[in-house]
Amino acid sequence: MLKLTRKVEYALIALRHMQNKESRAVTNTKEIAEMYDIPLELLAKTLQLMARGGIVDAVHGPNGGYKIKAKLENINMIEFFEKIEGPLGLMDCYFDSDCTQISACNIRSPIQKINDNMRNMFENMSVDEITQ
Amino acid sequence: MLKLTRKVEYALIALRHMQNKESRAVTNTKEIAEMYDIPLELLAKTLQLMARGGIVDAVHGPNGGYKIKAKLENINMIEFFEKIEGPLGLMDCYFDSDCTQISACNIRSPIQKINDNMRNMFENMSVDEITQ
DNA sequence: TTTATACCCGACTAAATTAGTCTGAATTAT
DNA sequence: ATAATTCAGACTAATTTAGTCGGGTATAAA
Repeated sequence: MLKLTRKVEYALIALRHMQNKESRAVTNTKEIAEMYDIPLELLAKTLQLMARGGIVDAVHGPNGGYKIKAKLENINMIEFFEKIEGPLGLMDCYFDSDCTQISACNIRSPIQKINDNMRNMFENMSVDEITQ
Repeated sequence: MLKLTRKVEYALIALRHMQNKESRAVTNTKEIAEMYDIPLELLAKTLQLMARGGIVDAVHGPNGGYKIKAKLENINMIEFFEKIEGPLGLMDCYFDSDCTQISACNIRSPIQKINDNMRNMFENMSVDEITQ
């Protein structure tokens, strides 16, 4: 419960690793996978997702790899999570689905409140804040 | 990812329901299960966990049920989650386990930062704030 | 222009977690 | 006594996450 996925962890590790290099430098998947002992294929997927999401640039061919493209201080954690895991239903709201049944139920259910608080927190947190 | 479990949802629904009654009133599991269309057995378990955790009082026998015992404004969400789901490893920290490998790795890893921020947020949020 | 290196992509399997069920108790008002 | 209710834990089913595999595409360099 309330866990990040490995893909998100791996993505953060990869970014952090790349941040410690010159901006021109290119890092390939294997390098990161071996250094941090992450399954290569899974890390590869994760990096592909970041490339699609415009967070990193992919360089094809021999001596290729990835480098950071986006300004990480301008990407908030919700955006980041969603680029990697797809739309976040932070939780299923039990009330929303059949609200008519329950006259005592406020529109803004307990679960929605938690949801909002979490979203809010992560929206005000940049990727850079975490990885640097 | 970053989801609450159903047990937690059910617990919040149950508390909310009980809050709208006189403090003397007792609510049985069936009443809540039927009203919100929650699987009886699972809700039962959840209420038992809250009873063990001192959040509600159980009244045995016919006409028995539960009533709120604790001051909900004094219970923070971390305590609440842990009473229901057990100790929360909000996420597995990849770095912590074999930190020696990575010389570039700070002690406080990216994942730990998120962890701390989440814990902090939930520690400053009372159950009452959510359910009322 | 061939070759080797590296990214790309989707389908598949395996593992872990969560949700829900079942069975049989213990407690107590009537 | 009996029926209503909580208590407890083992069990199965469903869902989600993690990880694997096979076959592609792009491109630097020999």
